[in-house]
Amino acid sequence: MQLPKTYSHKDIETKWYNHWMSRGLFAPADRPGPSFSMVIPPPNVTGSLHMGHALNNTLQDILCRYKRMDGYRVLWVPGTDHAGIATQNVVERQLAQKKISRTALGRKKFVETVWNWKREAGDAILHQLKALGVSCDWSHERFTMDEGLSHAVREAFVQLWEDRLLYRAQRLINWCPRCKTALADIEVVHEDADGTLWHVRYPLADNPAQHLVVATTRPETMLGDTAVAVHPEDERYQSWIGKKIRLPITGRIVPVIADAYVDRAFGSGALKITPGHDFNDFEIGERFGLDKISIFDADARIDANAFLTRGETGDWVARYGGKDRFEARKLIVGELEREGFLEKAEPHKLSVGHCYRCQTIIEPYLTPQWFVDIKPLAKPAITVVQEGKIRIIPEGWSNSYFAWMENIKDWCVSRQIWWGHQIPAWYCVSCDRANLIEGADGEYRLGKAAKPIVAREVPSHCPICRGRELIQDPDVLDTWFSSGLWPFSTLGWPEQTEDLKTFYPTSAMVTGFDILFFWVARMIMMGLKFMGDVPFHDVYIHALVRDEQGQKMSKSKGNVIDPLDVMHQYGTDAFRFTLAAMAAMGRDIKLAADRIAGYQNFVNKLWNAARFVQMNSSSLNSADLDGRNPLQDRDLGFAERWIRSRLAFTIAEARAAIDGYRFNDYANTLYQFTWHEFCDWYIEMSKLALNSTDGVIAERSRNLLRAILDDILLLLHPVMPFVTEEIWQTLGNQRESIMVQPYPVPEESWSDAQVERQMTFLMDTVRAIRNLRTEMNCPPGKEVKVIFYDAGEELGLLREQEPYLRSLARVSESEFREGGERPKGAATAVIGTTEIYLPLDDLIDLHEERARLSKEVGKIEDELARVQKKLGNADFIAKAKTDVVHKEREKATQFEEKIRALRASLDKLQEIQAERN
RNA sequence: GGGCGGUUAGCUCAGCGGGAGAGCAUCGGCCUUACAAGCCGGGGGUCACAGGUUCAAAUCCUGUACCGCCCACCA
Repeated sequence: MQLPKTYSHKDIETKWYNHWMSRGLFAPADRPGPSFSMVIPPPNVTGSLHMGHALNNTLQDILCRYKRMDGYRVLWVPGTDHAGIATQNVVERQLAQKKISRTALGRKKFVETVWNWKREAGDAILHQLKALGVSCDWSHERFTMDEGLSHAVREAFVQLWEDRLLYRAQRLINWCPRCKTALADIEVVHEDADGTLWHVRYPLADNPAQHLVVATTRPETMLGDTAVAVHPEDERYQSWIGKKIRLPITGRIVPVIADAYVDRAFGSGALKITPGHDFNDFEIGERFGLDKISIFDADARIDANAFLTRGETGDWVARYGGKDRFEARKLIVGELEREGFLEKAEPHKLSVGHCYRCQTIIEPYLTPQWFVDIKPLAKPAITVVQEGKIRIIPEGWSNSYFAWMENIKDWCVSRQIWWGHQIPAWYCVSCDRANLIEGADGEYRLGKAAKPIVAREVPSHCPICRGRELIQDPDVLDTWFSSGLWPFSTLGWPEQTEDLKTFYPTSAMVTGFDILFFWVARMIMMGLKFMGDVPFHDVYIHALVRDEQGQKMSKSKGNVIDPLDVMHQYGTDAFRFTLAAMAAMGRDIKLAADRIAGYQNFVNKLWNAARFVQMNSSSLNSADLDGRNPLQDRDLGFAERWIRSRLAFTIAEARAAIDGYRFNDYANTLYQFTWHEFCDWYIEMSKLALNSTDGVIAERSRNLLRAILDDILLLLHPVMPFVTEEIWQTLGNQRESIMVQPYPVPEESWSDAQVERQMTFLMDTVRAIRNLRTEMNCPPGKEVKVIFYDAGEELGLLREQEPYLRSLARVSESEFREGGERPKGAATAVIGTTEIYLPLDDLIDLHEERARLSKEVGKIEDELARVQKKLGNADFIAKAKTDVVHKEREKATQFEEKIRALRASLDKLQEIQAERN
């Protein structure tokens, strides 16, 4: 079959993807061999493919396809994450459009709705991944909430509980008043904001004429103040310590305490203490046994109930009850000002925590939650990275990893949402009656002292009172709890499956730095804990994809580039190649459209090279060679030996680059070889041999063209799977697929340093002649005569390769002289020791050529001066490596020689000009 | 407040101790029978700045400026 004149990616991509699927080529090969495994960072079921996914999965696919071709049994496990809060929010928004609230629906119906939605729309992203060409084994697809993984989650939870690494406690946690759930510390995004620092007068209880001034950015929380703190050594306040303050508004009497935490230099040096709504104040409260008043309800509105139950009945309770925290702030500042308690207000920069899922400002909130005692898990997780059992690439990220792990705080894993793994803990209704509070939504809330019964399956009765009425903890687990188990839960854990034995630990984890702590760190801790081994050997951390200006892509900025659009417009191969080429380590990717267009041209170039090869080997199949590899031929021509040598180099480079996760080097090496060596030079040179009357020479060239192209296709396949398959198949290779062909291996005997040197010289010569022609305005069609002077062996080489000079530089006639009189009036260039003359007589513009030569001489003189300065430096001669000195000396000689030759030519031109005048 | 990364050709970026590179853009010439999505040739950079180490610095060290991330409980 003939390759069409132009490549159209549109029809081809789906065709081959289906082909690979139907042949089951993504599954691990059914034969012995080393294994290579990866688990996909599971995208959120809510998600649609964005640039981050595209980059992430392209890189993983490159690794998998490479390893698969290279003889490994490759398993790449795909799947999705239930993404608790994110998904719940999406479905809630959809319901809201239909004017249905989650609470009105009830938990059971709501969770059903999410499942239905997940089944309908949740796989969209997987289809988009398929469009990207990923070679995941879809028969291994998993979802974090499918049965097996839910089993794994329960098992992990129970084991942690049994090992006393899990506990339930009332603590100040980060609360999102919109999602109405607790969040882990890392789920809070801190952002700088312009706020106000209010200085508020706190009068002494028994002498209202005297007051302290406290500074606060959150005056509304003074409703929950239970102390005022000063520094124990602060001379200004020695007499105040131990006295009582009567708080404005509430009139609550609170003590003045002394704690070294207080910064004397800040504000007035007195700090209001709100243990119920500030993490630092909480700590101080613990130290001093202060009351912790929770002044807000779950919506972060002032909770009048909280005061009433404390017996505080002032009218302020009614006035502020039910007010939103920001409204309350305004009202309270107003009241303070009216009542003369506000000393001043000044602008103040502060950092405000936001919910990573909905951007709502976080409220520190006192609630009972489940925590993982993380330090015992973190310790071995630090060790494995220190000892190199896990390599983090690029290495710089390990610093962040260590810093985070060493200062890690207990992990709050309970979430007050409905979509997720419900915590496998139950409470006995009769034993724990005092702790069961029925909420407005019909859900129980559990008091801080409730006694959980943690079990793998629903317990039949209470182990204490044998009561049969048990209720399950309403909370669900942090999404990242189940993703932390992903590398082994997807392989069947806790069952000891074949997959688990064969593919755990996985080989590599490819991910973005944004989830290094969220996910990677947790997987390492969980893997070590439950599997007793690292979850992966390498962690490759890639950059973030940004827009052309370097801005993070976001919907609100409207600068999002949809990968599907890009794939549609430029083709998936061009897109993948772009991502790989730009994935230099440790640097963000600014994606520019014209860059993708540039690589689309590369796809086109490859296509046309293939067409050329096909046209010249129409009857040739790989099979026709009887298994003989043309690259092994002992008797090859000059150009063949050269391109084969370059191929060997390229294969070695490609392998080294991909083995070292240097995807950009991988792409660029292949680009350079394919375009600028194979197409620019070898194909052009092959035309000579193809037209040869000697049938042996022509066939040898045909075979080699084909062999090199085949290897290019194989080398490029991991990054450009579609076009390489299309060409491979159309050229009549075996029908299975290029994706299961062996990846090229370079042979030492192919490398030929001498031929490469000779070719470099020949290329320089050709370029010099082309350059002279252009400079002299010699039309491309016009053939020229060239005279070469050289005393050394280069002359022989040029004589031998003269046909190439004819075809590549349009030289009609050449003379080779070892010395003697140089031609009069010729354009001149010098390559090494070889002088090149183009006697252009009528064509030559003497003036122009003299100007050109003078400029050239000037340039070389500058270079020579620099080299001579170096050589004149005794220290350089003494201290620099000998080969460096040697090189410099050679350069000097060459420059001198070149200058001499060019000057001579210049003189001749002058003579002619003199004659003419 | 700590930590990390960046600053190289008009743009997007490689290079990270020994002659400044690529792609795109630009200029000039080519419809040369694979490719005008192409071919051939050219121009363009005191490698942010200031010190230092070294025979030698875009490359290593220190500092400065600007940009961008991450972490952190100074109200």
